Amino acid sequence: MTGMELRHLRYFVAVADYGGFSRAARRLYVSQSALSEQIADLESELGVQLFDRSRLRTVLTAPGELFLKEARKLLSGADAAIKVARLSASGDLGEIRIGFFTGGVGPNFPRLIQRFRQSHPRVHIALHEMIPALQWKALADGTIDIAFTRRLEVPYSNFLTSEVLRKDPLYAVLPKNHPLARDVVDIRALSHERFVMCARETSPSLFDKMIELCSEAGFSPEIVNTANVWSSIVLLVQAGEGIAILPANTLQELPKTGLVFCPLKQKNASIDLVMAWSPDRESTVLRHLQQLIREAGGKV
Amino acid sequence: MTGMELRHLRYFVAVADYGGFSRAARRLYVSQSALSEQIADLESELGVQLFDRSRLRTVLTAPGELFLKEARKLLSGADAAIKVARLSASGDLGEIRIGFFTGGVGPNFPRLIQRFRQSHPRVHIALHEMIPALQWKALADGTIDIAFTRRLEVPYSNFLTSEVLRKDPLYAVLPKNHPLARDVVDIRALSHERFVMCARETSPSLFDKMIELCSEAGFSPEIVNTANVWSSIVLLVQAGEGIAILPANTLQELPKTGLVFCPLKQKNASIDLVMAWSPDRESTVLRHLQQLIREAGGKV
DNA sequence: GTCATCTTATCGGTTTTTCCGATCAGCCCC
DNA sequence: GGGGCTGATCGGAAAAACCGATAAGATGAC
Repeated sequence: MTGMELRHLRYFVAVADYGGFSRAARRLYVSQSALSEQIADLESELGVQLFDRSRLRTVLTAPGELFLKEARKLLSGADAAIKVARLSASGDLGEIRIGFFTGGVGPNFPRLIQRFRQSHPRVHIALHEMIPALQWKALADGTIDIAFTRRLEVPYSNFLTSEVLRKDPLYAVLPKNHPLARDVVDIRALSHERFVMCARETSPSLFDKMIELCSEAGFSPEIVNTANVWSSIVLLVQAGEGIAILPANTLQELPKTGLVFCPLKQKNASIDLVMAWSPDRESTVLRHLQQLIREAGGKV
Repeated sequence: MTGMELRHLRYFVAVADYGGFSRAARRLYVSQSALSEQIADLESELGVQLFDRSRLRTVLTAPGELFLKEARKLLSGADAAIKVARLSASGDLGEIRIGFFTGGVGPNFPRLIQRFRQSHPRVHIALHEMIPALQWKALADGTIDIAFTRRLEVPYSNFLTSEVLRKDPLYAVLPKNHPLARDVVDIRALSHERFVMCARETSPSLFDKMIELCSEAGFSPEIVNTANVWSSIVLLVQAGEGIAILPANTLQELPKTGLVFCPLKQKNASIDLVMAWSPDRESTVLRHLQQLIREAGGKV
């Protein structure tokens, strides 16, 4: 009496379907005695007689009839479970939760997601918009599976994996009549400017990169104001508060009346867009998505 | 590779729930090695890695996570299946299809059915109204499980079981001014009467019993008319077509203006109401219903 | 880096279970 | 009443599940 097993159910269904132990045994390629014993085991386990063997053709009892339906359900359920596991392992079934942030991913991102959705119709895709710091936290505690984010900072860089997709060059945002409003600007020329910054909580990578660049150029920037959205920063520049440094990819969507956007001369004047994930929680679905992103040249 | 078994699922769920092979093994009272082997078997059967064992705490892979849900469903389904079989065996779950016929069962029948329904709420009761000959056929081919019917005739009496519930005495239905309209009538006094009969197809038992009684009394009845419903027969008697012989239990509901109902003197002047079933297809539910009927004194 | 301590995997050997083949008893039809 | 079915039962063989010991790997304290 070691508990009911699927083998019991397989045998039981066969006996019911083929209308007898001998017939079923032939179909199953087992001996009639083995079948007989297994069914007897099952019946004693249940404490229920499943077959009426008194007549020539073995026939189900009333409880047997009901149990047959349940047994069929279980067996097909078992097949389904196996299928689920295999589909999931092959990356054709499951879920992927993606973190992104505005200003990070561009218009190509939805197109890539759409392509992934089409090639993996049985994978549920959950998109979560969150700022980079929250993305890292979400990756760490498993709330999301992959993030399109800024370069990882400690401690997250210790246990998360990341891959640079794109380098967004930084541009100086200057009033049109500004004396430095030329093609390329050397950041060292901006040492006495007044700066409108993005709040550090909103975009620490940009803020820190900016500080770093100035530091390398030998000065500490005078910050006269901060804002939380790109358009507000631009508005402040238009109003003459000061100048700003913004990543190139955000500029297209911004108003540019009265402004000039100038690339910075410094080679490292750029911030990275990376995709990051937890190496402990890799899955085939995740790898498929990564592969798609890589094949698209990382252009998200 | 002998196929997935419920044991594999039980072990798998335990390992997932207790977060490790060793912990699960302690809870299951099996050795860690046994558990390890079984899970390895399962994984190779599926062709899917279910756990990530690289870290201290064993953790599910993405396919493992999905498979866990399926495994839980299957295990609780297995429990449910066992429950279904046991409930059915104890007569607390299932279906019973009952055949009856008007004129056979009386006003107490619905009350008894109602009582059975209350004591067996999970048993589906299907009531089928059909004339006795059809009841027997339905019993024979398993369309119904029990019938409240007339005494079985060959060939059905050979393989169906029956039990007499009630004897309905036969009454002579006479016009009020009939010379024999007294308390008790001897059938021999009716030898020269004209008879209104129930059509044999409608009620062969009554018809045959009537013929039998007359035959025993030494005459063959003159049948002047037949009808298919009791009220029509009575109407014909009221109209002076002849006299009739009807079972007592039908008389209450019939119009009796201008008529007298007289019991017959003959001891065997009665027809039986029986319950019949197929002994090959007995079930606990069936036996419970029979028991209820018997405890009610067969008064249906 | 090393040790202590946890983890799971692997290996013989034992126990348990399943399976087989033969045989027996019951039912049905001829 | 035999011949041909049925399923049940038996002893022995094959397969499996299981165990205990041990190895290999990861983690965390020092």
